Amino acid sequence: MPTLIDRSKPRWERRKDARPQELLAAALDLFVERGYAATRLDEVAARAGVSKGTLYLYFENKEELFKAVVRETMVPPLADAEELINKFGGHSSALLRLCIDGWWQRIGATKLSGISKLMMAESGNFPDVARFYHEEVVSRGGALLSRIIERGVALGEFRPVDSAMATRVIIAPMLMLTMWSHSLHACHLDPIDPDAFLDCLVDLLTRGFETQSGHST
Amino acid sequence: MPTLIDRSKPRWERRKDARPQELLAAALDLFVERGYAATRLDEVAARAGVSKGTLYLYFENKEELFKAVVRETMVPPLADAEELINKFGGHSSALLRLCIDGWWQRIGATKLSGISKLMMAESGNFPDVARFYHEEVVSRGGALLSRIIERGVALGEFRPVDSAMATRVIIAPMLMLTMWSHSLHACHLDPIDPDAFLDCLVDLLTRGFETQSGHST
DNA sequence: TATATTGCTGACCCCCCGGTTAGTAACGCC
DNA sequence: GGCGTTACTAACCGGGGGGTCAGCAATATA
Repeated sequence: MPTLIDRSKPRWERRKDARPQELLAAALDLFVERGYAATRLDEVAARAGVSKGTLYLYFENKEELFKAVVRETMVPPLADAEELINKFGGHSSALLRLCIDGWWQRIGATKLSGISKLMMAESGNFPDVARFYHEEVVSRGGALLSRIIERGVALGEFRPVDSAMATRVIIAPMLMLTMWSHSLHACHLDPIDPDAFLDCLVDLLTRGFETQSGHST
Repeated sequence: MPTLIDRSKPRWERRKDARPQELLAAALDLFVERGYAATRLDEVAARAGVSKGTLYLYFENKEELFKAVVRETMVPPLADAEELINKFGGHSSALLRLCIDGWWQRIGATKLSGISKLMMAESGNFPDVARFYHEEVVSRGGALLSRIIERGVALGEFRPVDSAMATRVIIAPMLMLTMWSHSLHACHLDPIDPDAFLDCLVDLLTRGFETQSGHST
C-alpha cells in the first residue's frame, strides 16, 4: 500500500506565539519526570509537537529553557505571596497558615514540587543552575517566611525567636513532603496523607510560636 | 626536557586481590559526589589507579558495580542491627535509641548517606537499581524498625500503634537530615546541628510511644 | 636467562545527545 | 496565482561515555 499524503492539511503550521508556552509545558513535564540531566531536548520538542531545531529558535540552550520554566512556574506564586504579606492585616498565625496552604495548593500538590526535588538532587552537578535557583526561589522563599516570623514577633503575636532558624524548621518538613511523594512513592511505599501532615505541622508551629506558650527552643 | 622513564619501578603492578576493594572505594566516593548517572567509569578506574578495562575485569558493568558498593557498605550495618535486635534484652526505647544512634554513626554521618540521597534522586530513572535497593536496603531497614515497635508494643512498653505508620514517621526525619546535609548544604545554607536534631527526634519519639502518655496519634 | 601465564593497558567501537544550519514549505500580501 | 518573508524541519557535527579486545608487560617457574 503506497503512502497517501493528505494534502488537505499542511504538514506543519506556523504558530509563533503558541510555541513558547507549549515548549515550556513539555519541558516542565519532562524535567519533573526525568530530572535535569536525563531530560532530552529532542523529546521535549517532540512532546510539544515540533522538531528540536524549533526549540532552539525560542530558547538559547537547555539551561535557559530550564530557567524559563522556573521563572514561568515557581516565581509567580512567590510574587503573589509577597504581595499577600504586604497587604495582610490579621494575625500572623493566620498569615503563616495562608502561605503554607497556598504553597501546598500551587506547588506542593502539583508537578511543580518535582522542580524542588530536581534541584535537591542535581544542584551539585550544575552549579550555574543551582545559583540561579537559589537566587530566584530559595532565598526569596526563605525571606518570605522570615518576614512573616519577624512580623509576628514585632506585633507581639509570636515569641521572639531566631527567624532564620525558625524558617529552616518550617521548610524542612515541607521539602520532606515533596521528596516523599516523588521518591518514596516511586519506591512502592504508600505515602502519608499530605493534608493530615500539613495540618499537624501548622498546628505544631502555631503552638510553638504563639506568645502565651512557655516552651523554649 | 626529555621525559626520563624511571625503570626502577614497574609501570604498573599485578595486585589481583587489592583491586576490588580499591575500585569499590573509588566508586563509592564518585557515586556520592556526582550521583549514579553522572559517575564516569573512566574516572572511577582512574581514582582507583587502574584503567577502565581493569574495572571490567572485576565488575560486569556499571549497575553491578553499584550493587557491589551497596552490598559492601549499606547492608552490613543492617545485618548488625538485626542481630542486635535479636539479642537485646532491655527496654524498647533504649533499643530504638541504639539503632538510631548506630544509623547516624555508621551511615547518616558518613558519606554513605549520599547513597540514600542518590537513590531518592535517581531511582525513577533506573528501575532495576531501584528494585535492588528497595529489596536489599529499604524493606530490610523498614522491617527492622517495625520489629522494634512491635516488640515494644508486645512487651507493653509502647502504646499499641500502627507499626507501619510509625516506621514512616521515624524514617522521614532521618532521610530529611541526609537530604539537608547533602543538598541544602551545597546550596550555601548552613545546616542545622544534626546531633541536636537527632536528640530532639528521639526524645519526641520516646515520649510519643511510651505507655503512660495519653497523647493520641 | 628462557618460557609460560595472566593482570593490565589503551585504543577502539558505537550510540547518544546538545547544539547548528542549509534548505523547505507555510503564510501574508498583492 | 505569484512572490517574498520567515517559521520550521531534517540532516548533520562533535564530544562524551559505556563497553570491548588484541596485545603487552609483570610475575611465576625452571
